[in-house]
Amino acid sequence: MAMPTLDDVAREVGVHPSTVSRALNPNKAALVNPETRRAVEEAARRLGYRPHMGARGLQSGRTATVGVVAADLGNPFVTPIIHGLTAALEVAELMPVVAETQDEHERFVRILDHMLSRRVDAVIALAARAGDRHILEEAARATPVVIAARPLPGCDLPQVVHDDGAGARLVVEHLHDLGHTRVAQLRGPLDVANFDHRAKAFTAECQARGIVEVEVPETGARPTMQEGRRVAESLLRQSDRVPSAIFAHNDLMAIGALGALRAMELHVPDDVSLVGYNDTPMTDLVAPPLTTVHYPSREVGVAAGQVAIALLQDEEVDDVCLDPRLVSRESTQRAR
Amino acid sequence: MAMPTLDDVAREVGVHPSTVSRALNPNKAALVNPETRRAVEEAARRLGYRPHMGARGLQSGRTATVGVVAADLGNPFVTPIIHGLTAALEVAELMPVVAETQDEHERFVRILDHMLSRRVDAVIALAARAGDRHILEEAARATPVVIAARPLPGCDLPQVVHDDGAGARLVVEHLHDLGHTRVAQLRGPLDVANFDHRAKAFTAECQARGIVEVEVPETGARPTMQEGRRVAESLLRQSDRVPSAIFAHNDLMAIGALGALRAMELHVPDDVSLVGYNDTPMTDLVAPPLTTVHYPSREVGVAAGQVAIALLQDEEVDDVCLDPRLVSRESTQRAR
DNA sequence: CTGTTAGCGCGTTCAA
DNA sequence: TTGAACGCGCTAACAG
Repeated sequence: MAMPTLDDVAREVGVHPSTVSRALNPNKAALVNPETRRAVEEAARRLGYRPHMGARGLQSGRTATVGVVAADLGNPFVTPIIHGLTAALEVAELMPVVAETQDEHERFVRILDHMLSRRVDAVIALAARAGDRHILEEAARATPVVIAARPLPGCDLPQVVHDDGAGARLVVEHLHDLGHTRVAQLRGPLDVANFDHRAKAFTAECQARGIVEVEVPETGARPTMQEGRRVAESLLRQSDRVPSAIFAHNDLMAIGALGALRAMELHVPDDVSLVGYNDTPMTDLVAPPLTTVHYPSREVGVAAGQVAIALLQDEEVDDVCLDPRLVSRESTQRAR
Repeated sequence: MAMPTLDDVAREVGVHPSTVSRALNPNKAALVNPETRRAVEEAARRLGYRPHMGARGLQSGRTATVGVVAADLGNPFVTPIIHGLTAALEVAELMPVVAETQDEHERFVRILDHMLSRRVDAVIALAARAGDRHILEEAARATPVVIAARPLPGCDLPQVVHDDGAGARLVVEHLHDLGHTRVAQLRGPLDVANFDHRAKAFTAECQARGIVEVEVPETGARPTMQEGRRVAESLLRQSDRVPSAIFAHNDLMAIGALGALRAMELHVPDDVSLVGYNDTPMTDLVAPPLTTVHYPSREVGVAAGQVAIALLQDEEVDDVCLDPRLVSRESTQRAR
């Protein structure tokens, strides 16, 4: 069970441990006699030697590890981000270590703490809420931090995000084109900047186009199906005249709203049009297939990974902001 | 950017590093003067000291880390497993480190290698295929290995699995009850034991009940939507008389098959009944909601985590095998 | 109660 | 081309 060490290999071959170290290090291998080198490699293989990255990190100050803080892995929207991240980090031989906050601040703190204890070479935060800003900035004094997917306004850390305002405006434009004049939005938690931006841009664009926005008192505590359903129910309960179109702040909430509408025997899109956000995988499969705003998840992941790498190499980095795109499917139709 | 060390804290307080070490270690804190202890704690907080887990691990031989090898995080079926795992490991203050094989053997090898280099305290393999057995057994000589979710027949490592044969029999029973007499199965890759077991049990149970099984020549190379669609198309192309019910080896493949059927203008369940497997989150939302076999993902994750912990404490462990349960929804109906 | 010493596995000096 | 010595940050063992 005990792993062999450099010393074990050295003893086996009859050379000094440093020689083994050199022979096994691609950069320094040239400095060693080809013959001893082969002998070392052979012995290492035979003994099943593997470098001890912890020990190496102690020496080098690097762990070849990047901490990734996600909010909820159960949200299929994050998987492509992580895929992109992994692919980007792979080229620098960095390994992502993923943890979930479940959108609880206290867990966020614990996770960040843990990652700093682990001495990750960088942190990529996909789960930032307004209240997390302080600890993120604090962490940034110890290790490079990249804010991605969820913007953190007024924060100087490098950010890789997406234009949520533009996305919300695309939605209003789409509904306007379809002739809707009375709409509502199901808001996600507003301390997540994406939702705040979507909410404000949606309202502003409605006003600009002369569309009536029905106020929804409730806001989703988390961007989940359950909350989407709850907020939709509160809308349907309070307003005597149901809007002809509803914009949910993400696809999960839209699907929850679908349930609420169905329970009220309201048909989508005949009675009310419904729009989501993110273009989450599988949202084209629900009934009806959801009109949504495409969020470039994989690209955000790749860019965030690249920014992290650049930071590690002390390069200057610019913030990245990617564009949305409306995906029109069957959950929206012309207003009657 | 440089993190403070024990020595920094010691210098600050004017004591020896070991004293700081003791003061900060909950187990040994009692051995230290309450006054100095408070002074140490204060200085540590002020300096932003965090223990260096790498260094600690070098000393203790433990990293407080468990490697988790998944096949595909994009498959929503695995998320609950990882949640369960995380919850179970949390009580022992272990952190999962997740990596994806994408069902490629070469990646599996690389990942395992990397994890051993990291000296994870244990490995939990959720992605095992028949061809991975050798390297898993080899890894097990270096660190505890738990096989979970995907069984590895004829392998002595501890396993946490589920009775796939029973699941397949539930499907046949369900179809039989509905009066189906001509059925087919869309098989996943047979070097994943789950699919092999499902395939064999399905065939055997059909024979036992006098149901005709239409042979499908193709097998899914991976258990994905794309492959489900491809295999379904091969079935629909070759057989002049379409079976009245189809069993897809998992929900993703079932959804792919749905696309193929739709393209042929075959309606589910009116023209053909369709059954999936896993009860993947969101499969109740597709149109029509999918009849499927519930796979206890979270429970498998929890059990696998507990087995890993037991192994770390040198306890004896028994294999775990959990039961399936049929979830009847709208994609199946009585045969006409 | 606290200081000293040694060593975990490795890479990086500096010599030979 | 190789060896010897040191230190990365920490904890365990032993003194005092």
